[in-house]
Amino acid sequence: MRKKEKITIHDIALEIGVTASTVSRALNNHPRISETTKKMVLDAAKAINYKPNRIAAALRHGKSKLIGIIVPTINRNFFSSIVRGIEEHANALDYKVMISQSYDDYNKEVETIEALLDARVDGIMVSLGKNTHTFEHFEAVLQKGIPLVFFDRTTDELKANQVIINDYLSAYQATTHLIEQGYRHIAHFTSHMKIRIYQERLRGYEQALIDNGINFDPRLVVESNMQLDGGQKSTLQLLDNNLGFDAIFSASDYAIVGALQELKRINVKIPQEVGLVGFSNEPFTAFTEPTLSTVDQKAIDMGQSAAALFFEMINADQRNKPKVKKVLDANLIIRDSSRRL
Amino acid sequence: MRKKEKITIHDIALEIGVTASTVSRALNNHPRISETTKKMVLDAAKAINYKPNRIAAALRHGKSKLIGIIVPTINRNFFSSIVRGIEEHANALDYKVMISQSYDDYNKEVETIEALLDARVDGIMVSLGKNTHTFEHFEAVLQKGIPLVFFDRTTDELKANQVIINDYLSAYQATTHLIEQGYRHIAHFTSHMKIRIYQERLRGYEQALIDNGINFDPRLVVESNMQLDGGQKSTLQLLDNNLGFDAIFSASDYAIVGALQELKRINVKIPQEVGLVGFSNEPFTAFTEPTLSTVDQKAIDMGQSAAALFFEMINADQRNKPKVKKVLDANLIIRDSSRRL
DNA sequence: TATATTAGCGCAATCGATTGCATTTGCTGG
DNA sequence: CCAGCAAATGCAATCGATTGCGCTAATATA
Repeated sequence: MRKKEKITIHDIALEIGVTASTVSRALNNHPRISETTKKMVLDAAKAINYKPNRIAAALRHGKSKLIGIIVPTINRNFFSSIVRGIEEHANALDYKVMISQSYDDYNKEVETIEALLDARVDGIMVSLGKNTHTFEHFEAVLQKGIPLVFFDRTTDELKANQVIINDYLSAYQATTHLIEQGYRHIAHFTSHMKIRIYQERLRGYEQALIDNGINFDPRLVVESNMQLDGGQKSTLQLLDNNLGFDAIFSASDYAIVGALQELKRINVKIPQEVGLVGFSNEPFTAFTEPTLSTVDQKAIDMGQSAAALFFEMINADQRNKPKVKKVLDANLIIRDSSRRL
Repeated sequence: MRKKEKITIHDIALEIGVTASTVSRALNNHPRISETTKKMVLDAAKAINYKPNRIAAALRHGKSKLIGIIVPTINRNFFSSIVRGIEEHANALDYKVMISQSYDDYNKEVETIEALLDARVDGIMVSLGKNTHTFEHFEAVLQKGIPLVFFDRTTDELKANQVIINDYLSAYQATTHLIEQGYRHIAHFTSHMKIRIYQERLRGYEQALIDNGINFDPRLVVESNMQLDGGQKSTLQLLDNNLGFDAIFSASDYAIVGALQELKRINVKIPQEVGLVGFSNEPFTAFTEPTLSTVDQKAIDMGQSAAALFFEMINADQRNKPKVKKVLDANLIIRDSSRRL
């Protein structure tokens, strides 16, 4: 079976005795082409196994049908699930997705934006890196009128669309849950206060305390990198400071596992003596002993929403449209680490 | 600040009074262009903020600088780590990566291959879906001479390059480890025997038994979907059959967690009464109680190797080259679930 | 000094699809 | 029977970068 070299619309044209223009229009279902001709073209295309060259089309009309995604790391269930959501939606509409990782590195994030722009993506969806506190690199995107959607790790400092969960409310609910379970000295693990999600979760935590007549003690709020080791350190710090906490609401699942490990090491009973609630519903939270309560962020939904938002924007001129912020509700999952009644 | 519309090499040409040909050659560091001219071009390019249009270039010389990746799901640490490895290597060489998921669905895998071909990727890297047992969809790729690399879930039925870990050896070592710890009735959790990795792991398991003078009992080999529930069912099955097993070597971490949960439910002591070893070093294996021994597949390395292999191929005509199979060594990680001495 | 090289650059076609404008054909109405 | 219009298709430029071939001028060789 010989390999047929590059089959183009010209081959189809030749085949049925019309020009490439007609073939192109027929393939794109142009109204000015007769049904008869369309059918001939379609048949011939199939017959000689024609595959449109999207690169040529992209060059011509400036649409690559590519979407760029930037996440801190794909190697986390939350992000990979979002990507999954985006991809599902995008593929259905004949768009392909290009994924890049910033590794929470500001410079890498800047480079990646440039790379995506170079690749002429039709839009960009981003979850900001932890160390991103300035946003000029996105100005170029906005200025070119390229659809830009932020999800989860977003910022209000840019006029861009966002998809987030209700971090405030989720934190409020998680904290309230701990209070309902009888915990009174609830610590909070958080991270950089420059990041919106951590601000919001802290705010929710604080408000829940206040609304339940519990004193907010800033010494119970511990900042770390939100990784496993960060959670361990934060826990040790709490213990060292001897503040007599009886629960932890962590803005990250990784950190709460660190806490769990440290507490078990010194034989603290979970949830009897200390209650724990994390955030993100990473798969491992269901496998720990005891299983960890956490907040499910419905990552796939978030990805789909972000994609939906993107496609709402794709055909409009972005430069003067009001920006939308889509807020999804998250879901508190109560497991053994915080259930003591 | 007015937005300058599309800046092309023609603008540079105009700027310094040469033609686009010269600019193009200068930018590509062509030897026949004088150093002086090159410098002028580079300077002018920077001055007017020129960005090459890779789509136009792609159209011209048929290279998109895109690599397509297909994994069953990105939403698994093992795969997302591989992708990370690939991306690191590819980005360094100015390639972008397009990720698609097959969801272990054969039809989706076929469609995805077509989509990547349509997108004119320069190469494809694949980890096969669980339900893929025929491979015609890859013939088209091979025939076009597009570099194709399989990783982890591979097949020998195609003349294509592969990157795998030494599944046989890893399984052998894992089983040997259990034997050294004094376990004698070791069960094995596996999956579809059509899949190479499971064949190999079973083979390693069996050989380790034989080499240690232990009888191989086929009733101790249980097949499942390798998910959490599969592991639970397999465990119950073993218990029901009353075979008196004292250890399980599972070809999947998810399944071994299932086993762990079932065994704990009936108060079996791990590792005193039953030893457990999984496969993949998913993050949660470090968080269970007890922590789970497992085999680390060095996913990032695998991704980098796959990318390296890809770039070795990229410039050569693929059709008549011998295919290589790169075998990486994995790493048995011994944790509490199998350490009883 | 005349011819052969070579460096340096321009011309124009090309990649494949798209599209504004022009042209052809067929039909309608007066 | 003919102007007039619409339907269907063709022509040719275009998107931006690349590249084979050719041209010019400068340098080398005889």
